[in-house]
Amino acid sequence: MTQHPAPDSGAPSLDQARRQIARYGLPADPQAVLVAARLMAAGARLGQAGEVHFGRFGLSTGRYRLLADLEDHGGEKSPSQLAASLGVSRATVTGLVDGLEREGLVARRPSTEDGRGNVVILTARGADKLRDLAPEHFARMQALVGGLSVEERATFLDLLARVVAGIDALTAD
Amino acid sequence: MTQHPAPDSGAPSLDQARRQIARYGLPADPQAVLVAARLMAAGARLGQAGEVHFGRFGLSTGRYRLLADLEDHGGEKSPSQLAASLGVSRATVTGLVDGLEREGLVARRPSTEDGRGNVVILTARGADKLRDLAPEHFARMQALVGGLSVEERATFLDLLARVVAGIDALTAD
DNA sequence: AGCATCTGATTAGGCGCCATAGTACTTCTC
DNA sequence: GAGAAGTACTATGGCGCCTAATCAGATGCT
Repeated sequence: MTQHPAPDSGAPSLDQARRQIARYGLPADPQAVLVAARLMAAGARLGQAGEVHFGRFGLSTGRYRLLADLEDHGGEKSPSQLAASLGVSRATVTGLVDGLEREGLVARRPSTEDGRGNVVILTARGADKLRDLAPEHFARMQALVGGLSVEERATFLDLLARVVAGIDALTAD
Repeated sequence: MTQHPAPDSGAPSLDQARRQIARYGLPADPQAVLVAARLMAAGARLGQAGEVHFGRFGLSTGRYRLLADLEDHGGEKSPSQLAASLGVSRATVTGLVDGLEREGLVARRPSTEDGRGNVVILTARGADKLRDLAPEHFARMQALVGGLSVEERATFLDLLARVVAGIDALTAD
């Protein structure tokens, strides 16, 4: 087995935030910085956990998202459309489709409308895969937020959306 | 006409969640699943944004975290300790230190206490780097959660912590 | 028709995160 | 002193994502 990281490794403390801010005499609010840092740490942990979760089914986060998006659109979509709805580049979609095609979960067919285009279709095996993993997948997804009540989840959803809107602040300019 | 032309790529909708659950007649709560899915999408976006943010200073998320952790411990720490407090493997720390050492932000010294061990130290250049990026870094971190009031941030912090506790549910077993 | 251009998809290469497995070496313990 | 355990590094590999360059079909303009 691998060594399991210490209990709460990676999660910064309020004191750490305070110290860092104080060190340079900055006008930042420690609480705000703490929330932001915790959020980023949580995001990282979540990303890794997601990879583990999907790895259980022989998939990855990106591959699952592509598969699910395909299923949600009648099992047929062009790479460009996939790139747009997944929010990644077309090159990334090519890579994801390559992997999924290798495992027979998806197939490429020439587009009937556009000679240079493709259509990615969900194969029977791909649909089976989604059906098989669905019970466990959704149960675990639900368990992830199981520590919150319905009202709390609604609140969380709202706050999260507003934070997501603030992501631009990290990237802007 | 339909309401969502889907400009917000990557963020799943409640309808999608409902459809996916209904498709297999599962007992999952769409709202819970939606919150979980949004959370994971947010985590992914945050991770990328963080990489962009730190890239601005010629760093990456992992490298910054290592540097900051070092600074917070008097500028000296062993790779094993770093691995533990960052929550990554020792091999990963080796890689991060390699990169930072190449840029002169950090240096390796043989441990005086343990002949087989190293100590990673923060160089003057490394300390300068941290000081230089601090104002912008903290300002942006604060801006990230700027859309929330102080009370909301406190609430968010609490809810986030409880969700983080639920991450194990994704990985467990 | 002929040529420029736009668009779809892919390739090549890069960087990021991380993990495992194996090796070398030191230290500690019996 | 011999073996166990710990430290660190190397090598390899996976995944995610990106940009830039390329090829091929579609379209538009004259």
